[in-house]
Amino acid sequence: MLCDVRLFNSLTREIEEVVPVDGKTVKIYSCGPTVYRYIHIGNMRSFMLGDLIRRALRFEGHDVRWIMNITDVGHMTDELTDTGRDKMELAESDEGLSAAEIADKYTKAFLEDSDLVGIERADLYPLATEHIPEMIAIIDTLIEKGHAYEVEGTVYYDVTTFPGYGKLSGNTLDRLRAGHRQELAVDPSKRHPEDFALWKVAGPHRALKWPSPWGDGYPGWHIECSAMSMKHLGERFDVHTGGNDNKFPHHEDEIAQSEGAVGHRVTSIWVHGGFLQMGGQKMAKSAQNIKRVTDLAEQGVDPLAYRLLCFGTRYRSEMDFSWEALEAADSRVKQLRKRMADWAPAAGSIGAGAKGFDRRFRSAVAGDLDMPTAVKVANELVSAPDVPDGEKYALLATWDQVLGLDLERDARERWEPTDEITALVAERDTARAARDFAKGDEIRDRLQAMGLEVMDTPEGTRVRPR
RNA sequence: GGCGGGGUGGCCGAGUGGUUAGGCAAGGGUCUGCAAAACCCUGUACACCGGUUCAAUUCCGGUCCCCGCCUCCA
Repeated sequence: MLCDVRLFNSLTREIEEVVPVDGKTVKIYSCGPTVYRYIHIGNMRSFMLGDLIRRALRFEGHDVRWIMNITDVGHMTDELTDTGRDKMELAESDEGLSAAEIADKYTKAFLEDSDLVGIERADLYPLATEHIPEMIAIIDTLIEKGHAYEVEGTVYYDVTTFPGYGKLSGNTLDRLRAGHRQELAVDPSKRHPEDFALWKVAGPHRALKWPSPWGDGYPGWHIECSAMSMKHLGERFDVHTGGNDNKFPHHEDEIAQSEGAVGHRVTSIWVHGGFLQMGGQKMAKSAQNIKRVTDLAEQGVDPLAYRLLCFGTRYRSEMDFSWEALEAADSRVKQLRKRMADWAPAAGSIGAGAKGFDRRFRSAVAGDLDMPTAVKVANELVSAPDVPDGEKYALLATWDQVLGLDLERDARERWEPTDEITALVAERDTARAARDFAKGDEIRDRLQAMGLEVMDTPEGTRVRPR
């Protein structure tokens, strides 16, 4: 039973069905991290979006190839010291590590954090620094086709040669001109203020640089994604994801580059995720309100609870982070796992009631990733009186392919009491049978102090980890 | 200045022209020796001002406030 998976396309502003252009494999490109610092849970929300799209597509039977770039070139010069150093280089001197070591360190941390929040590894994580020749080739083509021009070692894209400029963000050239912020100085080398750099000449202090037909330099801000997406997914692929801030200028410029170079549409559906806010502000290093995934774990919260928390909000909406809400999600995910541990999975087929829930869940997920509804359906299933426990288990275990909350954890990791606990439990049951409640309560306190949940059942005392 | 997104009950947040979102927290109840777990019940929310309508949180107009992009940025 396949649902058509539909996604909101930022380009057309409509919800569209995902249909692989090659008829076989859905190809997804996600804008990944810049690896000169740790990524935070706001970044992570966007990366989870790519993972969720892949999970949703697979869930409905699609073959999927998902790649996420790693930006290991810092593109921006350091405007404070004007030394021409980029962020990779600044991190390098701050930490006493080489650029490659910095990139390695933060790439590794990024992948570990991804694992913690249930992101399944992408099929490929291409590195920007390993695609310089591909970038140069595209820039060459753009110059040949009249879309780009060189000025003293720097190559600019001439936006007036690309009629579709602005179609993604709404920032068309006339509007950009109307709204030009006065305080920004215009680079005198550009033919038009809206032109952007494809390749930049290396300054005297620049260490991260590569030879090119225009002299030593480094790639512009957006060309890496054009190069890596088309190299690994082809000149026509299906889905491109990123955070809302990538829309302009990054993706607008990427469209101009890629389409300008190959002469046709490259990406079918553009998907952009809303920001995570913290204290009414975008979570960002500059706002000093960042939290890492590891910070959540340090607070005793399962990082997967953050995943459930994110599912409470539609991916396109901004989301407010609060510890209170995170703890609510943490309680819930732990509760769900405990419930499942009490249910034996049903063998064989499921009944009509369960099928109805499954239909609702699938249609929510397939309908532009409506996870709030999907989670609601899961909640309703858990307390549905007319669905046998075994079927609930079977369904939740299946849905977890999309949810990725490790709902079977408690059921899988059968918890065994130690001899000490078993002895205490027996002692308590004996005391209670003799109506020695003072002693029974005392033992209960001890068990609770050991981090256990103590429940009385018709069969006597039952304990499990809290 | 240009482009775009918001203001929903204690918290996070769906959604809709008239009928319960959901979760967590809180209060009450069933059960229990007391608890816990489980189950049941409860809160009468939609920034403000007009307008349209039999009926608006949901549509229209205006006001206030918040946030994002326009510069590396998920």
